Amino acid sequence: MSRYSATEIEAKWQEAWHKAGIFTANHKAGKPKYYVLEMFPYPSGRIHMGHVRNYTMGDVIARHKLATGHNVLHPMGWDAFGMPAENAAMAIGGHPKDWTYGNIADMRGQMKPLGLSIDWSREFATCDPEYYGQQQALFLDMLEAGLVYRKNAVVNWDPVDMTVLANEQVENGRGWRSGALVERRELTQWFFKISDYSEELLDALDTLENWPAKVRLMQENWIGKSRGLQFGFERTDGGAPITVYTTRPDTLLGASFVGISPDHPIAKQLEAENPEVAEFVAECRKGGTTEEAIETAEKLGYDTGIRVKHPLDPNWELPVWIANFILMDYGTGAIFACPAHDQRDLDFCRKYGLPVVDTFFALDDDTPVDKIAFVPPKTEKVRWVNHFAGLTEATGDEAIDATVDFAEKAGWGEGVTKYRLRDWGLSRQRYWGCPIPVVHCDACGVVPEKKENLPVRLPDDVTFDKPGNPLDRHPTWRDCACPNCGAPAKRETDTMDTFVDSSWYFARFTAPRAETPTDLAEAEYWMNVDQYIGGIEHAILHLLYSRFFARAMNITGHLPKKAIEPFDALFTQGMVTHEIYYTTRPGRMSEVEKISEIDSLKEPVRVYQYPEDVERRDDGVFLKSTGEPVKVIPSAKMSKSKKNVVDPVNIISAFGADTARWFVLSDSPPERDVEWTASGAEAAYKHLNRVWNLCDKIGAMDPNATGEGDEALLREMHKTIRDVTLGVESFGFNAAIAKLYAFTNTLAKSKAGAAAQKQAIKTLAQLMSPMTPHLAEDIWAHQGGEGLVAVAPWPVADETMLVDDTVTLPIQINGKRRAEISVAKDLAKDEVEKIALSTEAVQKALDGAAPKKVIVVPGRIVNVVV
RNA sequence: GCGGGCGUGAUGGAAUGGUAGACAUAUCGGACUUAAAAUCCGAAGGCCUUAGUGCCGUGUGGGUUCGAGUCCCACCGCCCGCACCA
Repeated sequence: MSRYSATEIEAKWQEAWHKAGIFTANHKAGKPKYYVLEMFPYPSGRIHMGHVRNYTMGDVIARHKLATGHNVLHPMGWDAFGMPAENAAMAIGGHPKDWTYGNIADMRGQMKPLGLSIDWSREFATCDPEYYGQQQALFLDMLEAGLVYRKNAVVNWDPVDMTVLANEQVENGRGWRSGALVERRELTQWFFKISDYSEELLDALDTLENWPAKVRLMQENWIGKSRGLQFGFERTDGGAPITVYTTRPDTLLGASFVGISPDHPIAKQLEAENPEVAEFVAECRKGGTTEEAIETAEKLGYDTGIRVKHPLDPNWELPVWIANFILMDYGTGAIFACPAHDQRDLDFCRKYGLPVVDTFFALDDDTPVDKIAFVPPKTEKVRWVNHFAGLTEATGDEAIDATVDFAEKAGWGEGVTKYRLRDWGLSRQRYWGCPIPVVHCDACGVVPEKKENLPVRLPDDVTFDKPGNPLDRHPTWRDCACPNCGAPAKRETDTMDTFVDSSWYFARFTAPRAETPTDLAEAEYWMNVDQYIGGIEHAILHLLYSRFFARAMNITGHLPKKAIEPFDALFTQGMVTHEIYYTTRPGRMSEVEKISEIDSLKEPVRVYQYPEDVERRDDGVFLKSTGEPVKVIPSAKMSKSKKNVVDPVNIISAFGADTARWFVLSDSPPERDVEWTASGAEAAYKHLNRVWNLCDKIGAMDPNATGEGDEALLREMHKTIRDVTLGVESFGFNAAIAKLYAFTNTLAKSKAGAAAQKQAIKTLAQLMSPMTPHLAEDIWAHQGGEGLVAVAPWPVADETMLVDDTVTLPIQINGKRRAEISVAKDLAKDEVEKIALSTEAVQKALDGAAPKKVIVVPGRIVNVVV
């Protein structure tokens, strides 16, 4: 009897696939195309279990499609620009380019042993000049089409390092290296006009039937369509009216003050004139740019002294405050505050002693608002207090409609639709990204680079010894001739957001070596992506940006019209998690402790431990090296800092790729997180061994041997074909694997003849081949299968073998299961009812009376109501 | 603050509104073995001085239904995203 040696067979079959060239995508006549894509990885240097899970899922789909007669496109590339490469250059020296390409080589080497059915001939990295040069061409076309423009926008500014920080580099409002309090600062930046497509991007969500509903909902909320009233507050000092936008105009009588953003033109004017305002506004600009930071910051206000007239009552004056929680980016940057029905406004008014006026009450409760604003759903009916449009009882939605109507008729306001979606700022003040191909000329202004000069390449001779953008301090790279007048000019030193790189890579895969961004004929054939797979963390930005880019590429002639929604089906998979282990040691003294010198105040510090360094014993978990007790916290996303990582490379060398693949698919539904456990991985390995041994055993049978239960085995086989096929086609991988376990158990116990068992094991190999392709090939070959199992036609379930002649029906009495009967599968309803009523349990329950009701669901259940 | 999600045995989870706990892990028992490992076979939601196809059971409380893990409402707990992380 031979032994299952994953290392041996995996290398052997990978070589066989490579030689046969079966994963190279090309147009073969008469076959439908299928494009399956997993979100491409960032080349961090090591693949992790999340990658293994992501790519294995895509591989299952790709291999199944190959076996069902499709031309499959299944490419792989690298999302290779980004901050970590620059951080590495700063931390350990070296060049981002070397770091990145070194990582790509390492990761490719780690990925190939997984045996993925990838067409590696299409591989590219976004940092290849051949890729980013085409991206620059695309940018220029978009610039020409009016899809790109420049405006001011705020960034996180580190006042000590004098550099722009990413949100990730801001920790608790401070710069991660300098520790300085971060400020918001305005810079002139490039923007894509994605907001022009708000309505379309929103409407088209309805066509994405094969996207998860939650992703569509998240995008819908992100685009944030709202209907409201826009109107002006007239100033008592005769200044220009302050225009506000509100989604709750119906609460206008509850107005307490008018608030403007610290970045509002009026605030800026006052800032220039008045040092006190300047000081206040500077205070407001402290902290990061994230919406979360702004929304959760303590509310700050400054009374400008400006007064405005209430539109409904010229004698009613409202103060104008500058408030830090008002965003200049949304609406008009000015609001009216209605504290009774908005918690933020209420907190602000309570803090600054401004009035709180209720404009409506619940139908059965007229308690005035105190600390909690009354914000019922807009669909709930409420009782209005002296509503100006004459409402008494109405829902919020009705009141808003009535108010907009009223204001439009009276001529002081108009109904306006707005979107939360902002234009996409693409400028980054960093080196390791795609250079924005424009030139700044003193005479001509901002001039696009000529296409024949593309790519604008990144210079190699740069240093990372100080903060800031190395392109800015490069002595010669910036110098160039103006493409327009030829005079000496300066290159733009900003590079593009890495989201740009990932917004069109799926289109590039259709013709990765084309001399233009895409080859329209290839794009016409391969687009759209039939199945896209990736993490839920990309539910909003990446997917929204890609949808916008597909439209932009259609407008600029790089994609066909049919590709404006580039992803026909989307699947968002969960993470791979692991328990976290740590030991403790005494921590450093806290400030209190230094004064009081009380030992008990020492905070223990967690020392995280790798899973391979701990062992489980009956009495707990311990460190292998020292025997120290180890604390365990529940499973969380694998992260280097918590050391709860399992390196796929170790798993593959210990058990083989098929085990890793089988396990990541087996235990949890794909959209949910899966916990990596050592015992689970071992169980997967044991199972594959079992299948291997079974193959051996069946192979050794006398081919003419007869036995018992051939038909039962084959019936189970056809049911398994049906269930596994359904599972594979509907992302029910865990359920499919459970069926494969069950069928393996059946086969192992079967006493059927050699022919039936052989047929069963061959089918088992085929059904397993998308998940454990190497083992499947070996079994296939061992059982005399023709050619490669990878391209053998997928088995089809025989309908006549799927239905049993008799079925077991549970009998419920008042919805509780009390008995069961065995009847012929097509027995008439009234016959079933008769048998059910005659059972002892039913007779006992009825006690001579007639049943109130009998429900017979053929083939499923009988329920008797007594 | 705003937005999205999740909650079923000791554990991961299964279940087109129709027998809750498939399949697997851990556990326990047995076979094989000098022994162990490996392998194979089997038990197993909880409760009960009545061991019965008895009662209770899918975070909590209500509702719809002949029938609810599944649908609706409210609450509790946990997780994720928030535009310069990729």
